[in-house]
Amino acid sequence: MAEGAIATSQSGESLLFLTDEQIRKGVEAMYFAYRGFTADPDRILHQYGYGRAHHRAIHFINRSQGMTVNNLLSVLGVTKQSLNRVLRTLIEDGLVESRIGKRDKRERHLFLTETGGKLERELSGAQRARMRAAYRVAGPEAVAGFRQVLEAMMDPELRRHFNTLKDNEA
Amino acid sequence: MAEGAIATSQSGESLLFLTDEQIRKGVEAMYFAYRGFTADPDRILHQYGYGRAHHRAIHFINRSQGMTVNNLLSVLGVTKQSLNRVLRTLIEDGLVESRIGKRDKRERHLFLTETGGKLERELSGAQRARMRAAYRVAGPEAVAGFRQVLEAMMDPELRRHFNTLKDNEA
DNA sequence: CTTGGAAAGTCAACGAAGCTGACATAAAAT
DNA sequence: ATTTTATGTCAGCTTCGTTGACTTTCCAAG
Repeated sequence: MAEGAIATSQSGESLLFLTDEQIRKGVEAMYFAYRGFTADPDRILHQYGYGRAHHRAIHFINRSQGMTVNNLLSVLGVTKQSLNRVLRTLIEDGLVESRIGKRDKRERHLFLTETGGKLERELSGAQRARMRAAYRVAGPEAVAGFRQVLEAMMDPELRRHFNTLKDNEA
Repeated sequence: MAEGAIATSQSGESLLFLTDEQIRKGVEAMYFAYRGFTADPDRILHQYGYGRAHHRAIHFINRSQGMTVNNLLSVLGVTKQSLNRVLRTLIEDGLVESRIGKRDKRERHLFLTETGGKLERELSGAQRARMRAAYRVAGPEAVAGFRQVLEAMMDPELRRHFNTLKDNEA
């Protein structure tokens, strides 16, 4: 259990960052930071009567316009019943458009409408503002480290999704 | 909105890490990493019929044995009714002990029992294992950056709580 | 000593967002 | 023609958050 207790490698190099105490602080930092991370969008969403689930759907639909329901399902890792409830309200409210596939007519391709795009920009604007502020404070090298640790922490399947999104970069 | 678009400072230094695209990837990394972060404890908790809320209570009670309910409430940022439901089951199941305060008998001081401590070690063991693995892969400098960005991302009040916990170090 | 207010607990009701299971439909694939 | 896939929907359940109302206990100030 207390694997990092000795915290010294064979080469004598200090491994203080692998101490149980250090790791525990990392865990707590992750917990508190995530609450900050979601705080701003949550406030905005609440004004519109939406929740975090709507944000996630909006985010990924915006990220990959035209993605199918199944696609979104596997990125989000929820059941179709759960996603459907969210998606239905977004479609009813005119934020998301669901177009029947041309090649495969069973598929529905999801797009943000003008209104949907507006909300997306409002949400991601707030979230990015906080992230940008944190990045600025911490500096480029810290950001690189931040990203490295986060990637290493993901489940392999989620990392796959993450990297697929990365490939979408222009 | 697209504040980082130009991504060049007055000094000509590249600020690529502040690009909207970079920030967005940070947001997504945070989202996917947090899912990994909670995955292992969630599996264990489910076996015992508990949820994430129980984990949080157990974690912070362990971290500061003897803390009051009000204290825990303000760290967790939930309502007492919500916490009470969780706490009641933990007390009923013999994982947590609630002792009436000596100085102020209105206060309840919370402690993990032997059984509670066992579950705490099982949960944090799993969570720390993942965190440790990620730390090892990323290396000490990345870890330092990781922590810097996370701290900068917290709400001031949460950062206060985080730092208070830090002060508890031996 | 009495009274006001803080700390804690309880009951009820509700909402968001997960889940499972069962079933329907259309279209693609075999 | 049959099976599989993609999607949607209904019903019901669970966790965990919320608000509001109320009680009990107890400290502390008047």
